[in-house]
Amino acid sequence: MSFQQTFKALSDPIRRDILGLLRTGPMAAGDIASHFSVSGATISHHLSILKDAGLVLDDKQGKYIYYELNMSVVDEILEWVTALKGGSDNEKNQ
Amino acid sequence: MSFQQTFKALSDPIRRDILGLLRTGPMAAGDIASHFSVSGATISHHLSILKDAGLVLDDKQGKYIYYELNMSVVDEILEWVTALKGGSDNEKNQ
DNA sequence: TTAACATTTAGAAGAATATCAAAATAATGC
DNA sequence: GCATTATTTTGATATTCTTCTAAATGTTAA
Repeated sequence: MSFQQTFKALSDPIRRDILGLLRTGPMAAGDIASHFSVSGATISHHLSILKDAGLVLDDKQGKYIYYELNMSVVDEILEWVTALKGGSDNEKNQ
Repeated sequence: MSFQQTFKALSDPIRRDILGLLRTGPMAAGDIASHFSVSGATISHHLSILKDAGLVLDDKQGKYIYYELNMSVVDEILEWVTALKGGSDNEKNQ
């Protein structure tokens, strides 16, 4: 996981919307895909980017793969933005 | 200004480093550029993306153009991430 | 063991992005 | 006015990104 990957992941509106969906709890890939008008393959690709960025975790249960928010990485973003705001030392970027 | 533009702007490491530089106060474009190994034209381009995203404000004084952090937009990002974390309602994305 | 379902992977096309060098704009000082 | 300095704009190129369809993988159930 790196800030670079994390912020790149956040730069796509579909991926941010996926994170928004997951606020309420884990959801299977197909269930997530049904909320968007792009193909399932495209959502799968977005999910893998979110996973590589550490923003979501996956949990395979039989046929289904459940995705859920990874709060610890959300917290790291929060800290980065907070450091930008008031911070004393933010030279540890990237 | 839109979340889309703002997050896109944050997705580049040079742009995030520029914001980090501006934490300590306004800085002229050339002064900012001297901290990086890419051309001045490239930094100018990054600055215009940050400006379009609302993340920085510019202030022309004679020969120089000073750039500074726009805290109100930084605050909006902070709110978006916070909403993702604990939030009750985050459906107002994009 | 087949059929159906859930999801990912592969390969390709088109759009968007980062970068550069060179030219353009604008301000200063001689 | 002219040369110098600060910055942006233009036009080009190479890379990365988003998306698609089609094919592959893995799971369940009949």
